[in-house]
Amino acid sequence: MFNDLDPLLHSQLRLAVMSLLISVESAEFTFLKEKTKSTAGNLSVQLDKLSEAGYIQIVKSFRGKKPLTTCSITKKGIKAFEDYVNNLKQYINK
Amino acid sequence: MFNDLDPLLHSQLRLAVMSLLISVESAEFTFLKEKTKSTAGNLSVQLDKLSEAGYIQIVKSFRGKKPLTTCSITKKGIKAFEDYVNNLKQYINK
DNA sequence: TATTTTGGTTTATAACATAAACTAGTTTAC
DNA sequence: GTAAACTAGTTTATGTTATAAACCAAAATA
Repeated sequence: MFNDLDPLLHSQLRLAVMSLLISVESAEFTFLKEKTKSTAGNLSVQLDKLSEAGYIQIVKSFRGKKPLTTCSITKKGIKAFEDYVNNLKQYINK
Repeated sequence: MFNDLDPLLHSQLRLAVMSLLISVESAEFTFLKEKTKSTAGNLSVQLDKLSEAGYIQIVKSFRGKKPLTTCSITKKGIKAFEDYVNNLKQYINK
């Protein structure tokens, strides 16, 4: 009846990040921060978790002299997101 | 872009309970426990939270000599659930 | 009458989300 | 050129949450 919801995705901020990443090739930290209206600290922590789960890839580089953090969703992440959405439907489609 | 998700509903067990209650007139504690496969303790706590938020009504009575806890969703609960579902769609409909 | 079961509640703990504080360097204003 | 403010984050601390474990009272069962 109710499949478990991946706890890694069942978090407002991480879900918003995945939602953004699924429709773009990659996104910068500041872009994600703006779109999700999160604090940098919170975003940093949640990106790490998604990265450690293998759901996203994080590449650190420099743009000019400033640090640049770029994120992209992985195949595993896409699969996890799709599964999450499918499972969620059991809960919200009365 | 991303509306906040009601934290009271953004919980697997509470969401499952609301999902069940929205399509029935009322449901017993044991029914909810079975359907959600939760432990009694966890369910008890989460029902209290939904009740305190005014999302459900809890009526305690006896069936024969045994205690009976019956739950039903309130208008406020229906509204909250519908809002939650609508907001959630922003996250999952890329 | 001892044990198990029912129908829960209360309490303790571990995980989580978040904000606040901090770091390291860059740009701007004086 | 140096102080102040800004950028782009990370780390740490704290409060909240979810969950399991322990508990309770009564009833049913062996």
